[in-house]
Amino acid sequence: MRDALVAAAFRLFLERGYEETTVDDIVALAGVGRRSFFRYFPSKEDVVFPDHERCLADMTEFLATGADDEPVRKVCDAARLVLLMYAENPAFSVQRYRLTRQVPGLRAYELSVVWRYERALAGYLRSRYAGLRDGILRADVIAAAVVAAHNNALRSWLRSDGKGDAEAAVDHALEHVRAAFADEAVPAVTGGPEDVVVIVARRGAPLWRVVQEAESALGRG
Amino acid sequence: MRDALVAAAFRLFLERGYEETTVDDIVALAGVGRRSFFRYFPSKEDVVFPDHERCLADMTEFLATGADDEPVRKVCDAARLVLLMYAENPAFSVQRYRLTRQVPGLRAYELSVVWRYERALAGYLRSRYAGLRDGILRADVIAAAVVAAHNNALRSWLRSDGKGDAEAAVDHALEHVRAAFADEAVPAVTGGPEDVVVIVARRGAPLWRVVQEAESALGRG
DNA sequence: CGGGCGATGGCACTCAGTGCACGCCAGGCA
DNA sequence: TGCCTGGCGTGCACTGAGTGCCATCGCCCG
Repeated sequence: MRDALVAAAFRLFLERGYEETTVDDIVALAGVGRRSFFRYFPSKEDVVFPDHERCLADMTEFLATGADDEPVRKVCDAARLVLLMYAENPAFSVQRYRLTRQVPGLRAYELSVVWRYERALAGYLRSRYAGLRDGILRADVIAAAVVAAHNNALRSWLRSDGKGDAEAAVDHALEHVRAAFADEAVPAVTGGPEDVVVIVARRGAPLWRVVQEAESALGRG
Repeated sequence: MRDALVAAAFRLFLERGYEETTVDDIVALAGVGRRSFFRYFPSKEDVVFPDHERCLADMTEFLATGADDEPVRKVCDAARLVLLMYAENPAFSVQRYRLTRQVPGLRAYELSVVWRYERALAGYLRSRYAGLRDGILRADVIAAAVVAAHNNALRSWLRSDGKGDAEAAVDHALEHVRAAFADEAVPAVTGGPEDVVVIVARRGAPLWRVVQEAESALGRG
C-alpha cells in the first residue's frame, strides 16, 4: 500500500509536476481512498521522502552504539549512512533530486529533514564534548560542517545522474572536515598559495598520528 | 499597513498560539481585508519574519562591495549583520524565538530563511575560491560552519531573554570558525591544553612567513 | 471635470489536511 | 455456526491557506 502510493505519486510527479498533481490524482491512480493516503503519509511532501525516517532511526542507533574514541570520525561515519541510503537506489534518488531542486516547497521540506540529521549528529557531539570549553559550540559547528561536506559530495553525485563513485566523493569531502576538526591532530590547510604549512599537535598525541598528518598536509601522504 | 498586520498577528499569536490563529482573525483585528494580507505576505509564516528579506538584501550587497582580501573574515562580518537585525529589537526577537521553538511549521520556515543566508555566504566564498582545489567544497563547509557558529551564539542569547552581550558571544563563536578556517594561517585550536607545537614548513617558503604562521598558530600573532 | 491608475476589498474557488463514523474482515469464543 | 471485537480502509463533511478575478475607491494628471 505504502509502496503503491509512492510509485503512483512519483509517476505523476515526473509526468506533470509536483504542484500540478493533487493527492486525489495519486489515490485515484493507486486505486485507494484519499483518507488512506494521509494514514501513511502525514503530508503530501512526505511521500517524496519515504525512507528518511528509517535512516534517521538507523543513524541515531549507530551513534548510540559501538566505539566512540574519535567523535569526529564517528559522525563522519554516521553521515555515510545517509549516502548509503541514497546509493541503494540511484535512479530513484536522482529523480527525487531533480524534483526537489525545482519545487521550493520540497526544498524547504528537505531542509527540515537535513536539519534533523544535523541535530542528531550535534546531539551526539554535545554529549561527547560535554565539559570541554565551548564544547557545545564545537559540536554544533562540526555537525554543520560534516553535513555540508556530505551534501556537497552527495549533490554533485546526484547532479551527474548517479555516475561516478559517490562513496569516494563523500570520503574525500568528509576527510577535509575530519582534517580540519580532528580530535587528535589538526593539519592546517590554507586557501592561498600553500607554501607554508603549520601543524599543531597536542602533547600526548601518538607520534605516528603526527607524522601521518604531517605527510598528509605536505601532500606526500 | 504592513506594520499593522505584523502587530495584530503577534498579538494574537502570543495570546492564543500560532496554529490557533487564522488569517481571518489577524485581518479582523487589523481592520483590513483578507486579500490585503496575502498582498503583503505570501504566506502566513512570512508575517513572523517580516525583516529577513531586507536583511538578506543587505548581506548580499555587503558581500558584493568593499574589501575582500580575507574571505573568511568577510563572511563572518556578513553574519554579524544578521545578529544586528535581531539586536535591533530584542523583545520582538525573543518573542519570535519562543514562537518558532514550539511551532514545527515555523521552525521549518526559519530553516529555509537560514538556508538562504547560508547560500549567500557560500556563493560569495565559491567565487572567491574559484580555481582552488576543492574550492567549492571549502566554500560550502565554511559557510555552514559560520552559520552554525552564529546561530549557536544567537540562540543562547535569545534563550537568556536578550540579556547579556550578544555581539561578544557571536564574536567569540565566529572567532572559533575563523581560527579553524582562516585564509592565511590556521592555528589549530583544539579542545584541550595545547602545550606542544610541531611546526613543519615547506622547503622554499620565505622565513618571515614561517615565523608569522608560527606566531599566529601559537596565538601570539 | 474626466480618465487612467494603483491600492484595496470582496467573492468564489481549489486543495491540503482532519475529525468522525461507518463498513469490512479476520480471529477468538461459546 | 453465530456472535463479538478490534483494527484497517473508506466516504463525508468541514476548516483554513492561498489564488484569480473583478469591482471599488481615492488620487494624480491633463
